[in-house]
Amino acid sequence: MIADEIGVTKAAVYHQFNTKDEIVLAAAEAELARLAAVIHAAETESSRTRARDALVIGIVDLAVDRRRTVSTILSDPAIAGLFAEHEDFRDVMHRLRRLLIGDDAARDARLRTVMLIAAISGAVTHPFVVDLDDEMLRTELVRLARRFLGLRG
Amino acid sequence: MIADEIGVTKAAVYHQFNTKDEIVLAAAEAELARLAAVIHAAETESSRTRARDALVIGIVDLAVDRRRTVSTILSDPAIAGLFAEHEDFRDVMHRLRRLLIGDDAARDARLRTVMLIAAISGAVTHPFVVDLDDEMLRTELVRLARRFLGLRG
Amino acid sequence: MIADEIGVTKAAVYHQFNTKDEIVLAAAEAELARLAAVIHAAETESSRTRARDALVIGIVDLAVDRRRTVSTILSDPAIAGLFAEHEDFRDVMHRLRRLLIGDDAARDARLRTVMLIAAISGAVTHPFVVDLDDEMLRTELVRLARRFLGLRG
Amino acid sequence: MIADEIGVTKAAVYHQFNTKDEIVLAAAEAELARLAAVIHAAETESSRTRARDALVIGIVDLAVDRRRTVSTILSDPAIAGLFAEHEDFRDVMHRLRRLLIGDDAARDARLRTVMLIAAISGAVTHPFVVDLDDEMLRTELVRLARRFLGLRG
DNA sequence: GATGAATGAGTGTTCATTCAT
DNA sequence: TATGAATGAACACTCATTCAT
Repeated sequence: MIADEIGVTKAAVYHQFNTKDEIVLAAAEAELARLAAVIHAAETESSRTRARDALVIGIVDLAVDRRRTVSTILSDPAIAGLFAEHEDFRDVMHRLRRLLIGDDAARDARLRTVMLIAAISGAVTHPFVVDLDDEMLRTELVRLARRFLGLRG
Repeated sequence: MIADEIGVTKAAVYHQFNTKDEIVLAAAEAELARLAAVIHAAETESSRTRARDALVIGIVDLAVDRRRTVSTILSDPAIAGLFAEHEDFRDVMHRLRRLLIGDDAARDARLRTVMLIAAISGAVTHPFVVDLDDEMLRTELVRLARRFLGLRG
Repeated sequence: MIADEIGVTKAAVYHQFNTKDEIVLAAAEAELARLAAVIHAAETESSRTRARDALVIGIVDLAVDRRRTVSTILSDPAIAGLFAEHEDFRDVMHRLRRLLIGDDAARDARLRTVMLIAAISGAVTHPFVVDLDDEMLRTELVRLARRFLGLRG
Repeated sequence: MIADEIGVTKAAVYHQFNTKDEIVLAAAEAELARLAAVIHAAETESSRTRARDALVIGIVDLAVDRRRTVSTILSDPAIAGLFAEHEDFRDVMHRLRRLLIGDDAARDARLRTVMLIAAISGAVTHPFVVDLDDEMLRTELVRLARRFLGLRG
């Protein structure tokens, strides 16, 4: 499918990538880089509050803009497996968590981060919402993410 | 895979089900029935508040107890397609939404329901939380779901 | 397919017949009996000419009336194989040949008989003629069969 | 079966053809091309009589030479279905009919063409004639086809 | 006389991968 | 850089047959 879509032969694709997993990882890493950029921008904000705000908005923008790709990546258990042992990914997730929950490593911290990601990714792809336009999705998601994290809207 | 797992031949499986879709639907319908039971219990509560409470607790219990199955069903786009045209499923979703958001059909109603489902299902399966024990997951999820819906904890 | 069509289980069919070939033979033998009846009627005619006439008309009637069944039987090479070692079938074919070509066992005798059968069976089933009504088919086939055999029309 | 016969894997065959129908069509089209060549040769004859003669001889030669293939193609209803919507095939059949029956489009024209094809194809494959040698088959078939079409032998 | 459950051997098809050129 | 040809392993599904009940 991939080779056909590009219009080359399978063998040509295998000349550039050694396995299918490498292709998938390359695609996933591109999205990961986008997320890393969002996190970096948030990290350079002056205050904690501003950082969280930038993060929430950035993540929601990313999720909505790259709707299809993001949901494909997040919903595929195989990719989750590939990422689990992935250095960069773990680093990004660590920084994400630090920004969201700070130093008070409450026992529900990881859970809340995971839920937020899951909620956003689910919310941009569920069949129920495919007819919602991007702008509305964006607004609602930011509002809900804030409430979810206990931030002021 | 299915036949091998059970330890019978493929043909034996095809004696019981006519298509693979039928197998998938049968498994999914069993979980749907569990959800329907939770909803029914909530619907017979005396007050609105109690109903929501029962619903949130029931759904979280269901998601945690049947972790793997539920997440498989919810993350597979093919199953979403099968369910989309499924009478019982639509009925269950309708009742679920009614309980959660009541009659004030605010424009973000569908979105919030979807997000809650997505958040819970994501939260019980993400690789990040596989090492959390069931009891902790249960407690945190109920707390978070309540906050998410604007309920008192 | 056979069991489904009748509305019983496969095992029930296997209670009546030992193999699928037996079912096929039973069906084919029923048609063979019809042909034998036609031949018998022709054999009891008073003259050679009348006999041939009755035979041609009888065979054409049979082919047209039982169009689908006859063509299924004649076009399936597996059935030809089954029949090849079949006593009754060989007997019927022998009598058929005697009536058609008499005692002057010219070297093209068998061939001509075979061609006639092939021509008639082909003519009642070919996609080209499926829109021709039975009556027209009957008339034309008798005319052509007569010419084919060098009989007066 | 096809792959086994050739001695390669199924996947190797699917590398050359996309569907089984394509394989069947490729084989059938090769024979169709042979028939088209025979028809073309007949069409370029100087007189009507010579054309018919060339056609009858050519078709009989083709049928006898390619006995097994031709009969497989003609006896398989699935192939008939594939061919029914096939441009080249319809063209060939149209030209064949024109040569055989000319402009006096008598109402039995189609039927007679069909019968001739059916008769020849039946005659070269029927179990009754498998022991006849090619040369005898050829001679008899030409004689019979001529009589069938009302031509001088 | 019938059923339900099962099996072995196939069929048409796809997919990730390899390799010689 | 790319291609064509091939493969092993899977998958969804069918069919003729068997057997205990």
